[in-house]
Amino acid sequence: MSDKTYDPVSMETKWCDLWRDPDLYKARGDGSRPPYYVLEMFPYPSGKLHMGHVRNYSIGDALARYLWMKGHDVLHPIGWDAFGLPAENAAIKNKMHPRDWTLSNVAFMKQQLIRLGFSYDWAREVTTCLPDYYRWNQWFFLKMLERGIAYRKNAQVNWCPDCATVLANEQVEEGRCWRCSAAVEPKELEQWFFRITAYADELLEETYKSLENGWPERVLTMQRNWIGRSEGAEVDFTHEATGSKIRVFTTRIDTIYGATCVILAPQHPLTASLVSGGAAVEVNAMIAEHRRKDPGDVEKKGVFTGHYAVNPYNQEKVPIWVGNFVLMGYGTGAIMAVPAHDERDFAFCKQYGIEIRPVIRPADGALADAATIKEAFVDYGVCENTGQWSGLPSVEARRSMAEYAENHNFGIAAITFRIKDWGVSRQRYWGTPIPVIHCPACGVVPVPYDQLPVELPYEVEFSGKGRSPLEQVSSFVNVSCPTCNAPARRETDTMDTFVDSSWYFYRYCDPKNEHAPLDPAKAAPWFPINQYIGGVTHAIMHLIYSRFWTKVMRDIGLVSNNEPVTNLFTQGMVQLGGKAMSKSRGNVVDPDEMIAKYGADTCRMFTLFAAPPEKDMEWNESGVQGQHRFLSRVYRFVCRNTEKARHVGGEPTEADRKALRKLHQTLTKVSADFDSRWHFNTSIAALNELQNTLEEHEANLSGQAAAQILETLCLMLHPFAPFLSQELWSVELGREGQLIRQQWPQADPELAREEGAEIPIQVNGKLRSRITVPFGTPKDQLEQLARADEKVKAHVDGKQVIKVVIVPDKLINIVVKG
RNA sequence: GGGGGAGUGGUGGAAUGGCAGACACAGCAGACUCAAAAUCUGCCGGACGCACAGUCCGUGAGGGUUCAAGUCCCUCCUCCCCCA
Repeated sequence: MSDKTYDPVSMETKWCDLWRDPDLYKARGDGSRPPYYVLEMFPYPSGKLHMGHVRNYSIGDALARYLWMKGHDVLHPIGWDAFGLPAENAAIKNKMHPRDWTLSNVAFMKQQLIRLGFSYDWAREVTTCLPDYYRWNQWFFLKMLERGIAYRKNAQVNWCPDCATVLANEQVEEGRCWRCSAAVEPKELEQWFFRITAYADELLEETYKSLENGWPERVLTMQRNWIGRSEGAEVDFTHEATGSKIRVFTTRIDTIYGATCVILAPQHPLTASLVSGGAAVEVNAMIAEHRRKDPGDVEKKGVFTGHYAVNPYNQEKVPIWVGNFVLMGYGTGAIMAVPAHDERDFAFCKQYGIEIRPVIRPADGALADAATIKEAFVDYGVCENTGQWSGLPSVEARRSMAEYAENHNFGIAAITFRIKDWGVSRQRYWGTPIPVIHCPACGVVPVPYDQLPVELPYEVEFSGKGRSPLEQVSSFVNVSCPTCNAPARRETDTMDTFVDSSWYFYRYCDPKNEHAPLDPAKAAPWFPINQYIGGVTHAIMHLIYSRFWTKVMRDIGLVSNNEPVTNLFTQGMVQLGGKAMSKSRGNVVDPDEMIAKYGADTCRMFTLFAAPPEKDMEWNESGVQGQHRFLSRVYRFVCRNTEKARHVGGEPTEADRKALRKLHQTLTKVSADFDSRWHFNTSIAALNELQNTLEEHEANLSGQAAAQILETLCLMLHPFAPFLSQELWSVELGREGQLIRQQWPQADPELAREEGAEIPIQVNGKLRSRITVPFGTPKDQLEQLARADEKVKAHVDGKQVIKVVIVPDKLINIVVKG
């Protein structure tokens, strides 16, 4: 008997030191074993890890360790998403340089990750704020410039007055900044864009093809909505007075005979020439309102211009209006209103007393009456009063009418996308400098490749507000033009940090390469990534940009895969007070305290046990005790039984059979959880059950059963509690080597099998008794046994048996009447 | 408004048409202890009941399908996420 107590902190710190061995978690990529790339979203180095990180990385690490043990060559890297606003905000607040702040956070968090025992191949660590990483952002930028993917345009952007920076559309949440929640204002600036729209079709297509099975359906749906492809037609109405064309975009050209007005965006080029007097004042107010508010928030308003347009299909005159809900950035900036068949148009025309004219009837109904119509009929149906298309199903009319427009040169079949090009310019210091020079004579001149990286200067003033700090650094700004040598200005905008995270997982394959972002041969074995694990919060932005970047890299010839990630797992958020943990919200729970008190193993086990991984989880520490108790019981159990396990031989006992049965059942369950849905909470519950059973039979175990149990227990526990399992393996069992290098045990179905089936007997669906029978007992025998059972008789006697349902080895249900 | 989730004991959760509440937390009672911690044992959805005798009720609400529904279908309520 041993009276050792479980002391996680000392054993864990010991193994942390031993696990610094750079070979231990080294991915080889040499074809010696089947490769498997397990990737978790790299953290932003905000200061300390929080429980969301612990959860994400505990899931990934359990999987990585399991895959190692299943014989894979596992690539399991980590790095730092190290550029971004918080560093600059910290610089202003704490008078600390963003670089120093970031790198000290990285150092601290790295030590936390090591302390948690995650199996990362640290030789591949990537830190995006270092020049040896971001020079390749610049290299990609130049490649995209050459290919016409990167371009410049004057554009209205979302300006956050508090962060003093431009936000991407995706970074605006309900008109407010995603980080600081300040109201966003529009602003005109010359910006750099990536032409992600050039890949819109392919990005959409793949969501129905290669991603269909490996990505969560809801992420695919979100991406499809974001891309927002709609198939429609553009048709020219004619301004009656001048004959100039007004092109409208519509997805329902089959309803055009029901168009009763044309509505222009306030910013439409024709608008200004059509309005005067009071109408002009109203239009200007609309434009001003667009600047101030999110278009979704404004109350719908319209104003009649006094002009008319001619419908190209029936030559009918319809009034031209201006509407504040018509967006210049979508379609053509002008729409035709068909109130009878579009809800928004219906509301608008009702409001202003514009005619409503039904032209589509339901397939099994009559055409609505214009005088009494209560709501728009928006489905497809049958055309009525639509010239040559009358009587045609509107789905067919839609195609035919678009063709007619093309043949008669007043329109085209058109596809529009909701997704816009990716604005990457940021008026910020702490990001990748955009590698171009503005020369008064030559214009925009790319920095030559051999002059990369354009390094961020270290000596910078942080005033806190206003323009980019880089503009104040004359040694950075004032350069000579690479083409003509005349004095020129360096671009002072930096890149969106989503650039960094769009390809970091490629750099892991070849992190030290000084000649290219990566060597294609080194990336090839690992892509596409077998499994990516991260928060659903990145379902749109990060994952679409990464997919886009992959396609660009493929077109440049760096990789051959079309998509970066085969399987995506989105783990639920860890929340506190109903909100995601984040430093800016100040609701972060730091794992250090828990690790100091209970150890990293308990911390990992608990985060996995508390909820299934894909579910959101409200942080609540009560329950940690349970997993600590469990590990402590495992420790003491193994210590107590190692001596016995050394004396193999002796007769197998009844206790052996029961303990081994539970052992192999548990192994079956845990393996199945890894291979299918990752419900590690139930795997850990099964391990708890196993421990309960083992202690129950402990006294009567034979030496050889004990030996098998102790060994299998260590192996099975390893993905969840690497430290304890390794300690027991090496110190108590005296075994050689690292558990991660051992083979995952194989469950024996014979040993796992129950002796007999315990069959519940129901009467009218209510449980009345149970019997235990050998497996495979035939139906008629089961029925006999059931009817003979005393408890069953009490509910059946004197009644008429209508039916007996028997599912062999499973259940008996006797249906009675009376 | 549209799309997608979710709703089960005091709590986290389990159960993918077949015994609702596995496993754990908290709680209660007991053992050990001078005492506490740790550990161990027992109880732990509700009602009736002397009861680990039995019966009835019970998975947001109501209906349906089925021998059998937390699970499938319809209607409704509440909450969360995404998009307008």
